[in-house]
Amino acid sequence: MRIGELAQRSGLSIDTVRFYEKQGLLGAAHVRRSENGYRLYTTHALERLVMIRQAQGAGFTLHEICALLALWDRDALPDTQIVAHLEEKRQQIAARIAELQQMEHYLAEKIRQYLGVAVP
Amino acid sequence: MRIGELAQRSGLSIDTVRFYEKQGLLGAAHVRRSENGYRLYTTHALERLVMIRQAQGAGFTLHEICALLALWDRDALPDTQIVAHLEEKRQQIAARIAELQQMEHYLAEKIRQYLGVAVP
DNA sequence: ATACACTCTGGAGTGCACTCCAGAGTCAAG
DNA sequence: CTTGACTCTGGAGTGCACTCCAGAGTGTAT
Repeated sequence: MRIGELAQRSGLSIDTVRFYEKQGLLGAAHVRRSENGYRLYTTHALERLVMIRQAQGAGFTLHEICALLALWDRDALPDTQIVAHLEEKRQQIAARIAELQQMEHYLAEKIRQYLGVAVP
Repeated sequence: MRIGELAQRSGLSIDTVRFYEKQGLLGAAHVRRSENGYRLYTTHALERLVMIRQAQGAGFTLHEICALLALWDRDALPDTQIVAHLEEKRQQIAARIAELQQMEHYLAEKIRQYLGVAVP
């Protein structure tokens, strides 16, 4: 598919897709060029964009995501360092989840407090 | 306490604390001035900084946090609109938690896959 | 008295993640 | 064969959240 469709389907803007490519988040495995120079994407690219968004939501910078995806793409020998790296990221995410749950708890409590007054 | 201690205790920089005040995140309830013009903070200010950090981690902008804290501070009549607003934020957080859990799942799966090869 | 750590203000600068733009080429439809 | 929707490039601009700075004042220790 061309960039317009990919943008449409991923919910990103065309500019953002091109920007991500410049940042090295999409590579040869995801995009090639047609004769006229247009970018052509595989559906694999769409999946990757979803992952990038999720990782961003998890609080990672594009730079970090770039490194993370580089590890991700390696289907080669499972280096213990790589596993350690992934595990570290996983723990960061777990920590953020805990924070968010705390935050949700705060809000739920505040809401309950209000409702408790309004509807005893 | 003065700004240096607050910064130290909250883990933020002095500049950031002043910046937050400029943005309206800290008000009269949290900071007053001594005779010489130095800012003096209550411990309440420290709690607020922690909340701000958590809300930021939850993906809210400072602008949103500002609005959220304004609601938070209201101990007055529990307006249904306010409750609705808080509930909306709570749902946003819940959604982000779900995303993060998905992300963690991805990573855990990838790690398991590696380890499965290395240590069957 | 002076050295030193702390604080103040207003304003400029930084890094990130986009977002927009001009000017040019591509291509299917009428 | 032109109109209109799409694409390309390089570069400039934007908004957010800080971060740094100069120049000035304050307060304690020696």
